[in-house]
Amino acid sequence: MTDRIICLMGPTASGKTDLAIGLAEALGCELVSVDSALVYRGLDIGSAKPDYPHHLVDIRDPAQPYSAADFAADARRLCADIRARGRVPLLVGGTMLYFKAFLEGLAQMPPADPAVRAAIEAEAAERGWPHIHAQLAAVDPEAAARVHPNHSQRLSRALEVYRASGVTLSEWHRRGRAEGSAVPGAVVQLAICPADRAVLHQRIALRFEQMMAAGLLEEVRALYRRGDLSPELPAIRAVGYRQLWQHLAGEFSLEEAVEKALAATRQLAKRQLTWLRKWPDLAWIYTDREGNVCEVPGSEQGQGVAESPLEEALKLIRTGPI
RNA sequence: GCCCAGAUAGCUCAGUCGGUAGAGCAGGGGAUUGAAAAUCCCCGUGUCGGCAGUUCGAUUCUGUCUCUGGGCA
Repeated sequence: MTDRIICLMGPTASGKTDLAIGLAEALGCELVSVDSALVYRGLDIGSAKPDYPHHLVDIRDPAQPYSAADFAADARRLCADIRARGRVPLLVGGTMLYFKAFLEGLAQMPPADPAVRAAIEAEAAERGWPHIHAQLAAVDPEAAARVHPNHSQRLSRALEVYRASGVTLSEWHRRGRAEGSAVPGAVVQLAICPADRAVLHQRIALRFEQMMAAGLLEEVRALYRRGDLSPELPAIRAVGYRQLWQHLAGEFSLEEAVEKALAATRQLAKRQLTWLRKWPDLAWIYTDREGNVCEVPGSEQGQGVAESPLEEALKLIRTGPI
């Protein structure tokens, strides 16, 4: 047990935070947030920031971007620290690229270069992303083949790496990961989600309503008024924040902003589920409308035993790495 | 009550000079190596409001009815 790491994954509004806190209490875990929005100070209500100690929460100002590589390094260091204290690290969140980067490691390569990135952005605005794709194809046909000509972000990164280092993205991948980037010890991976998509959508709507009642608009207004933040920043692009920011900028009514924020949240959950469906070695906990454990979707089996996700999770963890 | 404008995909609407129709959004699926709550790709059969008429053929033209806006009373 002591050499284990527990990973708890789930889409937004799936109930993973409550489960993680329950597990932390039951097993004496230290929680590590795996969430690209929770890292930012001042994003509290809209990010559903937990009222319970988590590592990697509030570690950045919204003006300072965080990255998957930052996360992988931070999480690795934290896991070692937590174990040194004789406790079990429990990583909980829904930022699936962060989980992947932590578990598999990232190839060694240069970090983001804002100047190069801005130059590429400007070229794309002038001539279109397919033109950037063509440039990439000239130096790194392998990477170009893997990225759609309209895929702004991945094209930008691929070309950025080459311009910044003189070595192509594909070559960096080939050279592989840094020493010691593999996760030490056994990893138990759990996922929690309502079995019925409609239930998840209801939970998203209810939670957003509560966020608005708790003063989300004022929270966004405070960020808006700072004057040094913009929708270009990852923090301000976060679901809910982006749409309310656009409302404050006069782009649309509050009612429209709320509707768009809800849709963006549902779309986020869908993308998270796309990751989770193909995720290897995952033990699923499906929940019903009441939040109790239920059967796998599509299963012909009878109704569940009204067991709590916590009981189910403890059972799965005792069974060992899957 | 009268006049006018509408009624087409879950929503907002375009369109068919008569040969059964397509955008945006929503929704679904997928991708994902330092922005990832990001970014990108793929997916469109719906009594074209009801009934009747004209026609080889009506969602399209005509009549009528219903409903929804707006105007006049």
